[in-house]
Amino acid sequence: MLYYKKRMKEVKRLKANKTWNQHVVKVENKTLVLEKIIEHSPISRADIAGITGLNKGTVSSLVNELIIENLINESGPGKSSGGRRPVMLHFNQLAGYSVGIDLGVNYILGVLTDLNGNICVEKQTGFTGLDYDEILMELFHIIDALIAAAPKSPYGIVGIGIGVPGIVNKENDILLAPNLNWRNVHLKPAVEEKYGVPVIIENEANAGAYGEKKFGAGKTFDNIIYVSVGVGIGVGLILNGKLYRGNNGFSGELGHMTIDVNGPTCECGNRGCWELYASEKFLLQEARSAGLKNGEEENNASLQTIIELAKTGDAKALDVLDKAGRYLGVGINNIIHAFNPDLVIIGNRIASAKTWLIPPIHQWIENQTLWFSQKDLKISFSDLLAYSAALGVAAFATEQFIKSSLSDEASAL
Amino acid sequence: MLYYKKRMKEVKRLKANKTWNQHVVKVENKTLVLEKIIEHSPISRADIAGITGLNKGTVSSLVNELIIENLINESGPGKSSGGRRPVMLHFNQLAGYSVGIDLGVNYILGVLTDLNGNICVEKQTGFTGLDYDEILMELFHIIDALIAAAPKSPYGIVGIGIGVPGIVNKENDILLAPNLNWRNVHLKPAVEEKYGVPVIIENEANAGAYGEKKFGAGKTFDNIIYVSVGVGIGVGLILNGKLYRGNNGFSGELGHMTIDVNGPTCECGNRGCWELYASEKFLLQEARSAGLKNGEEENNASLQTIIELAKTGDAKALDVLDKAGRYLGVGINNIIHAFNPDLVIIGNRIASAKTWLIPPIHQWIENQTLWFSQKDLKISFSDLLAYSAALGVAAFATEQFIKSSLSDEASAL
DNA sequence: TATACTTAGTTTATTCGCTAGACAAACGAT
DNA sequence: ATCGTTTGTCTAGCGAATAAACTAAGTATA
Repeated sequence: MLYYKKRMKEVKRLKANKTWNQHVVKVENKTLVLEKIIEHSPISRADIAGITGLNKGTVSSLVNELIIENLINESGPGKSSGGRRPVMLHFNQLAGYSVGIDLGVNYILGVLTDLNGNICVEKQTGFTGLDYDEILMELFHIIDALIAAAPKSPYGIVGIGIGVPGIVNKENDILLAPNLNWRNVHLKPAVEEKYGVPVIIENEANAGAYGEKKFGAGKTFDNIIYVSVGVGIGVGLILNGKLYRGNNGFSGELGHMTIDVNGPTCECGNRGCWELYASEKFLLQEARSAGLKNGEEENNASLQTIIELAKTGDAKALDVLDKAGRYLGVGINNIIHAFNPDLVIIGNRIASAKTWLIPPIHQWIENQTLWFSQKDLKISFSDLLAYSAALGVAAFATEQFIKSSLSDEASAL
Repeated sequence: MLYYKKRMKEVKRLKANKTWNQHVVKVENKTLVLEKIIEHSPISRADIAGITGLNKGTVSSLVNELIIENLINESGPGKSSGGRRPVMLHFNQLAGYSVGIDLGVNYILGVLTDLNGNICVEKQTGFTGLDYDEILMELFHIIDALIAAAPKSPYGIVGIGIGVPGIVNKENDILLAPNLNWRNVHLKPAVEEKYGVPVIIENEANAGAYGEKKFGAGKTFDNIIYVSVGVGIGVGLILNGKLYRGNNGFSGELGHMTIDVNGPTCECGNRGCWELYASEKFLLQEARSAGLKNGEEENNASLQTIIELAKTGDAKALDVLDKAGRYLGVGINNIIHAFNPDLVIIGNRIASAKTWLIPPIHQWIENQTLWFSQKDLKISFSDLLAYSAALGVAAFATEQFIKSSLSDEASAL
């Protein structure tokens, strides 16, 4: 008896398997059909059948379900290619809306996007020296405003994503956000309770990486490294087309990668950390010791100041930027050797100094990186500007909604 | 007309999709059943149904097919747990054999394994200064001997895997093996033609990583970094349970990661590369400049010499090893911050100096690595000794055989 | 020893989703 | 006006999984 109970317990523990049956076949095929519609919209049923290899009848029935579920629309007939004119299908990007929040060290940027990631509304606010509760208030204000501004739609707000500058574990707890002075903060349940929709908390660099993959320069690539250079440096990893989080969600902490074993000690206890040489922190410090006149005291302004000076051709400013660029190159070189990515994207605040950083970075990589690793490699700056992270978390929310929408039995409204 | 042709071409290009139907359901479920048998052997049909969630009848029919295909066996009845005694099922690990080759800089190690990765026969040879054709001869000798020694089995030799100390792209071409002086070598077709079985060429570190994942310390983990420290340093990455190869198969070239921007120039053109500080190369160089008496000239012997000296308590030898250990720690610290792995395994030749390397490595990590990244993290040395890579490539071959065996229609003998 | 209860494995009927192929609708070309 | 083409729907049939009945072979208990 005891033996049996023990075994059943063991059996139960192992029962986390996905078993394959017709139901999952249907869900997968429906997902495939929807993906093709999103990707090639407008497209006909016949073409979907051609592309996917599914039978025409199967496509027809799946498409009809998707129409009932309000996820796609039929528009008028398309052009004939020698026979009956096809009925064109479109993804119904207005079936619902996602909220994406980039919660920065001294700002909150919020966007409302449709299901295709188009920004419909945008709200921003700045702050300094607020504690957790006060920031939460600001956050709720932004979200309230975005939700209020959302057009009427079948599904309404489908989810909220929040990117934060800190370490987030797999349970969406914020373990540490040094620059916000947060430790072990449970933001997700707080927001989820207030708004009653799924909430996703993600590290800012991870969110940015995903944003770039979905909407930016990385659309066609599967191995993308997003280097977020702000006050510190964080890295988001898209490997094999998926966000890689590591064992506990702490991957990409490359700001604390040693690039100089004999270098100065970092706050983290380690020596010669990359972010001591290539972050905004470094730029400001170098600027100060180079005696660059930087009008204000506030951080945000002074990165701007360096850029302004560089625009006028100030030698010292140019020198500081060149140095930072070279050091960025050092770390990126390491990243390339580790990951052999298709694409490295540099984003966040530093991107505004792009003009002066590109030459030293490229020069370093060309000289220092193994030739074969440079094959098929692109290095670029973010073209989503400041929106990478906000769009990324919004996309997470959207994706989760669509996934659950397709796999639920009770999917019809 | 032209328009249509153009479109059909486009359609064909996109038709690389896996379409979901009953057939794949069956293949997946059959794979699942076989996996559980391999994992929990001996196990009854009833327990498989319990673990997988599949229906008893489904399991019965899949099991019967597997028996016909010679992939599993029935043994006598097991212990009753209050009712009819179950018929126990076993994986038929002797249904075929794989050849695994570790092709080193100055040696070839070959193993013949059963389908469970147990080593049945082992052959080894050493050489120096041979060119490609001569090495190929040696290789064929080893493979011939292993195949000749293989017991009779239903499937015979199911595949050959070869691990090489160089850069291998996704098409199994060896682009560069600096220490063998190979460049753009097409080993796979040569071996495949001679033996008429599937051949897999893989980078030695990748192979080692996979070997450790399947048979070594990494069995229960999904994110494993295998650091192969020999003459140089190569790293194999198991991420999300799968080998990560990067865009072109060049991932893990971390021997050329900069850990000292102001350090000496490496052969590769970069500065302060990790392998200048922590490889066998470094050990020997340090030993020389420390005036360590090292009897012979040959590489292999002199690492041994340092170890022998360390055993006698020689202060200089201990100092050299301690230094190497610290530098190993520097690189591993970077790896941890990048990947947040469950497990870091240090393997290849350096593993024989394990005793003296463990303390400095652990000390460095404890002091320099962010606290949260140390959570759930294990660092250990290979316990497969010199077999990691050979077992890994053999396992690749085995896995490919089983996969094709399950998905083929004509699977019955 | 006889009976009831348990567990293992097989068999049968049913369900579900996909496919093939027939068919109708809509269009272009001659 | 007719023929061939393309789009989309409909129907029959098939393959695989499931549920549940059933057979087989044990244990537990009175």
